[in-house]
This record gives sequence, structure tokens and C-alpha cells, in this order.
Amino acid sequence: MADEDRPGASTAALARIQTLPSWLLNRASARGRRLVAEALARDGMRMPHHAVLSAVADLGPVAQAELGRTTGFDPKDMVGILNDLQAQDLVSRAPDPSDRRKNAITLTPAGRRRLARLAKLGDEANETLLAALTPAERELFLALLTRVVEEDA
Amino acid sequence: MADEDRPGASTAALARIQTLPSWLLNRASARGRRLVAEALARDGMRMPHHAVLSAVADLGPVAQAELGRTTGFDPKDMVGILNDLQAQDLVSRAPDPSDRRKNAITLTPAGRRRLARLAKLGDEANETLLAALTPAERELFLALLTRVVEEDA
DNA sequence: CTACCAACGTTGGAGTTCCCAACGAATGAC
DNA sequence: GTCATTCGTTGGGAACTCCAACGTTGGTAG
Repeated sequence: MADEDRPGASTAALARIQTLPSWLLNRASARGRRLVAEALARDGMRMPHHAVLSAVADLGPVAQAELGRTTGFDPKDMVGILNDLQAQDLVSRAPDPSDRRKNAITLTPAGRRRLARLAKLGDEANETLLAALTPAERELFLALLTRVVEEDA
Repeated sequence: MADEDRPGASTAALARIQTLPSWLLNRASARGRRLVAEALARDGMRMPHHAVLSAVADLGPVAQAELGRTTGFDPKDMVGILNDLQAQDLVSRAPDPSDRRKNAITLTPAGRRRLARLAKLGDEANETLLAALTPAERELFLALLTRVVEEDA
């Protein structure tokens, strides 16, 4: 009789799965997304919009494709995100004179003010997310997490 | 002039966002899901199915609602998952004599064999996921991660 | 100069996960 | 016996991710 057919061979299968790094990361990520989404929603904003707004703030006038590469969003989704941001006058979308294929995305003053508020909300949500850890543990956790992520490159 | 209007006040906004726990957790989680999904796909299986199969293995004959509560899947999605598993003869779905509202979900021998293979594939994927960390670091990482997740309760 | 290939923004569509509302059937409490 | 609850099921929607195609524009090799 093979191990896998013996009754009880797979017991604690659930417990094993739920302590797997991938499972825990999923739950932690879901919690982070929920906390951040709730925080940003208090200012009528969503996570991708916050990320793109931040990227525009850093990269000055920048093409959509470059924004996509930097933030990891799909070009298709970038269109919609920028449509939303532009509709709220947080960014301006003007044709790039030096390359007429590109749109030059720029942060508006309103966008800069909004970003300051969003950054605060995002920080608070992340504070809550890691509330269970001491400052030293958070630093360690982030260092380990960064190495796991960078393995992806 | 307010800080938020001064040019450069929000520089490094992107870098700040991308080092936020929520951002890193999202990326790590996405990587884990991709690795696990690819591994399970080699056996023609998907993540939720693996989780439910594991839960059935542990909980013996069990109702769908109980499976949903344990694994966190929505009752609606549980229907589809069990349909798939049943179509492959990995679980059996029989009416519960003691409560005719319930379905008694049981693991079949084929399900038990399949689960053994899936567990192996899942473990390998998680090995790859944490490849950047030493065994001691992995243990520490999982301990911290667990505390972050349990804060959710 | 003319082909050709690559990049750009855009549109359309699909897939996954998560969540909510409703329904008929069945159960349990009062 | 009435009523609230639970069960499995169906339907639908929100949010994020990803891929394929198209017309336009730019750069390049011949």
C-alpha cells in the first residue's frame, strides 16, 4: 500500500498549505491592499492612481509607456488611470513636441496637493499593516521581503 | 508657499511608494502566486483547487459551507471549484443523511494520490520563492509574516 | 528615398480573485 | 406551527492583471 493511499497520510494538509510562504504572502498582501484601498478611498482615490501620481511627480514630464515600465502597470490600464487623473485635473496630458507618438504627462498643482494627502493616508495604512511588529522587526521584515522580491528580476 | 506646492517637495514619491510594505507584499505575493500557479499547472491544477483538496483531505466528509469558512473561499466560488474537482473524480459530493441541506464532500483515492503530487509541486515552488533567504532567515521571515497576518483576525 | 522594424497610445477582450444579493430547500428554536 | 437560520446554488459586479491587435510615428538599413 502506497503512502498516499494510507488513510491519514495527508492529514494536516490544510495546515501545511496555510503555513506556506505563498499562502501567508497572499493573505498579508490582501490585508495590505484592503487597508491601503480603504485609506485611499477616504480621499476618493485608488491604489493604481496613487502609484501613477507618485511616478509622475518623480519623473516630471514623462511618456505613458515609461510610466508603465516604471510602475509595472499595463499600457491598457495606464490609459484608464490617466483618464481618471486627468478628469480630476491632477495631471495634464499634452503631446510631446519632440516625439509626436508620446504624451507628456505632468503633475498639476492640484495633483501635487492631492499626492501629499494620499502619501499620508498610505503611510498610515502601512503603519496599521505592520502594527504587530516592533520598529526593529519592521526593518528586518522589509529587508527580507525586499530580497524575496528582488529575486524576481 | 505650502510645502506641497514647492517644486521637489514630493520627489522620491515613487521610490517611497515602492518600498512601502504594502507594495512589496503585493509584488512578493504576485511572484508567489505565479510560481505556484506555474507549478500546479504542470499537473493541470489551480491554486484554489489545491487548497480545497487539502481542506477536504483534512476535514474528512465535510459540508461546502464549512470548507468555505476554513479556506476563505466564497460559497459561490466553492461551487465551481468542487464541480471541477468532482469532474476529475478527486472528490465525491454526496447528500449528508443527517442534514439534507448539506453535501458531504469526501476525498477519493484518486484525489489523495493527486494531492500528494500537488503538495510536492507546491513545496518546490515555495522553495524557489524563498531561494534568496537562508534557512534561518526563512524561519524568521515566516514568523514575522505570520504575526502580520494574524493581526487580521 | 524607400523599406522595414520598433515604439507609442489606444481599443477590445479575457482571466482571476473577491464580494454581495437572492432564491428554494431544509433545519432548528420558540 | 411559525419564524429565523443555514445550506447549496445562481447571478452579477468591482478591481486588478495580462495579451493581442491596430493606426500612427520614429529611427534605421539598404
